[in-house]
Amino acid sequence: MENKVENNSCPFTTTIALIGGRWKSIILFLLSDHTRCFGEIAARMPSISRKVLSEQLKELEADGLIHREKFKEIPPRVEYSLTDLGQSLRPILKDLAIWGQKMVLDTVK
Amino acid sequence: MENKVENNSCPFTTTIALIGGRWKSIILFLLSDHTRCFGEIAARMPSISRKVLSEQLKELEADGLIHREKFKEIPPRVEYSLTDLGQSLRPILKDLAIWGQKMVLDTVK
DNA sequence: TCCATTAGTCACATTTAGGTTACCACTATT
DNA sequence: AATAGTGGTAACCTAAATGTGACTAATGGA
Repeated sequence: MENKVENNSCPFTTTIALIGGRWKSIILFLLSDHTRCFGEIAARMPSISRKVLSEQLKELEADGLIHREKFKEIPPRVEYSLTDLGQSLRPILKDLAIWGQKMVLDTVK
Repeated sequence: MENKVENNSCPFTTTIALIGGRWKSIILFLLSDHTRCFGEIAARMPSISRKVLSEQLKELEADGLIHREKFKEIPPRVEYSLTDLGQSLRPILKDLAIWGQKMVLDTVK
């Protein structure tokens, strides 16, 4: 949150800094109607490495978009979910997905 | 358009490939209610280099989001505008901007 | 003659994002 | 004593994105 937002006042730069990149929008979308643990997210995103997934989750948490809850169990379990701020992105994520879906369909035709 | 869309079927990957990155959403937004020439865009985006601006415009054109029209004048003039596909992004761009704007305001407070 | 102007390009350097592989802690189960 | 299962981390590497500064063509005007 801190650095990414404060040093600029362009709303696009701000938004893209928080949800841009190859993976963040997908992660947020996966969490948009379920709390999920690390392994579940990884299973639904076969092409992201665990390292990068871990990094992205950390950034999303630092930016206040997702919440991380670690349970003291063996084997360990960690649940990720959207914060209120993250929830506020849901309509935008949906529109991005719809737009992309149309592109895919039009291209195939 | 071609490569970026065809090799995957994830709508987020598609959309982010076309409008992600630090500059593309800003460029599209600047064109969303005006046709503008290269220098005008550059003037409104002081922190992008001319080289990168030129590259981004080429990609946006190749992806079918913007239209480029070169006039045979001296000094040369080139006008950029949104295509219909580009226009279809306007509501999304607006929402991204509004969301980012809120972030900036909340952070300053 | 020389400068200004527009819309770039070229060669090069640097920064950032993302990827690969191996490894760890902790406990239950076999 | 070895293995499985979860959620990671560390060291290292590559490719993509972005930046810098110099340069160009073509012509009108001082």
